[in-house]
Amino acid sequence: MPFSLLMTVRTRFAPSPTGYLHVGGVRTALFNWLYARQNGGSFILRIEDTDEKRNTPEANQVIFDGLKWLGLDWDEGPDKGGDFGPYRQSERSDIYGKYLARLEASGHVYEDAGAIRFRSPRRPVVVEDIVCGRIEFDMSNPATHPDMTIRRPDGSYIFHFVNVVDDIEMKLTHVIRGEDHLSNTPKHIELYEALGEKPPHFSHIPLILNNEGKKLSKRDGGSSISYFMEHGYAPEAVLNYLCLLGWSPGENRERLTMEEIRALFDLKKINRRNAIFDLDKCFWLNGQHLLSMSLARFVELAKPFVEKAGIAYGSDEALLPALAIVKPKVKHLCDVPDWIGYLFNEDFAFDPAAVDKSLKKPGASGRIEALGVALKEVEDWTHANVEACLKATATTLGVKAGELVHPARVAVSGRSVGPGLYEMFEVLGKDRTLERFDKAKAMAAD
RNA sequence: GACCCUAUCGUCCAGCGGUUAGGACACUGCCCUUUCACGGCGGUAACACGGGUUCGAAUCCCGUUAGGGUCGCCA
Repeated sequence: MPFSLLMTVRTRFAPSPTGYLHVGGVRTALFNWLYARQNGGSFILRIEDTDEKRNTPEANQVIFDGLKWLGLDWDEGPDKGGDFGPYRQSERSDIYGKYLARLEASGHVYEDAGAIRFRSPRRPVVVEDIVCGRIEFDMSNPATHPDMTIRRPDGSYIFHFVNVVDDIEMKLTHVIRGEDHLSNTPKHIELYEALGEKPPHFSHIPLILNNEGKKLSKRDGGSSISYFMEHGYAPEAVLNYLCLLGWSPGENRERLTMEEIRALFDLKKINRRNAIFDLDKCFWLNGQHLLSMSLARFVELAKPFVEKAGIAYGSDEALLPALAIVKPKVKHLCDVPDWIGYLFNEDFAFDPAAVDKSLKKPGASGRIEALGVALKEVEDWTHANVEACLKATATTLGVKAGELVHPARVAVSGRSVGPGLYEMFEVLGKDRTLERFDKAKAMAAD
């Protein structure tokens, strides 16, 4: 094997199938993925399901679906295999048995009430961490650092042991994980040393906290990646937000594409402070991404929401212009159906408040009538032409453009808020616009 | 309780011995505008505290306080 291959970076994401994918876990996965991709290495997905009751197909699927949605692709894993599988801890018992035998042979373990414990060497352990620096742990006090159990009486193995064994077996070079594991690391290093193995490079990244400063938990809004999937966040926006927690590209840059993140991210520049998750800012960043992404990308992300809402948009040819005019306005993709629904449905609902405010205004009927008559003469139905027509009509009637714009907006959309009026006219087409004017007149005040 | 980590606007991130302490979210004033957004120009708002070191400290050191993490036959 060439020397360079021995040095190839290998990182992993090792979630436990709990039935939901935590944003903290996602950020850990992202940092591991970035480091592997930046160094031409491999990113491995390993499922830590030694706790039998958590091991369900559904819980596994949540992890796969979440990572796929985010675009964090893995090179080896339960679903695609690899040279160091199986990639589910529940299927690796024989491997753990071999490593346990090694510890037994070297006298590092002992039995205690049916369980097997690792005898700590009781020597100071130094953790050289890429993010945290050099930290020395005093392991001499058994009261505060008891010998860890590595196998239960029922024969199942404990996290610390399987985690280390797998990291050795899977030839991981870098372990990037949450800082909650920093205090566990000396124990892991003791295991590596007892096994005669070289520990990987460790990087402990700061934790993500909720708005009360506590560890983000299931109850907290936005703590599960499914929240972002359901609300229509762009995955690149979520990843962008997450990478900004504890890291910055400098120059006050915030909105970054994945390409930029891949180019700029630097493990060594991660700070050490825990960060509070700010859903408001993530929301803002999502809007920024929706605004700046290509229409093709927007369509790709929005279409599933449109389909799910059952909007009869007909063809892509009809859908695209509608999506194009709402793209600069929408902040959540799940709002797209509401923003475009009335463009594809002649029985759209009228917002009573909007009707009262614009259509019930004295003279509204006459103004809509006049605008309809004028628009009828517009031959080339473009944004520019309908705008010119409306403004000319306003001048003729001696009213401000707004006096026509507002009732017209309600007439064609049923609401007072929406995309640009002329864009809506253009998307609806001349005939449908004028038909809607006729209907609205019936509701309007004289 | 022991051990480990952390400490700049409400929040996130800059700063790394000399700055009017910067940017973003949120809040807010004005402008732009057909609505809502977007955008532009402003505003409110921070170096936890106390000692050192230094000509000079948000930046370095120590302590205090506060917060977080770990100390499982959870992962």
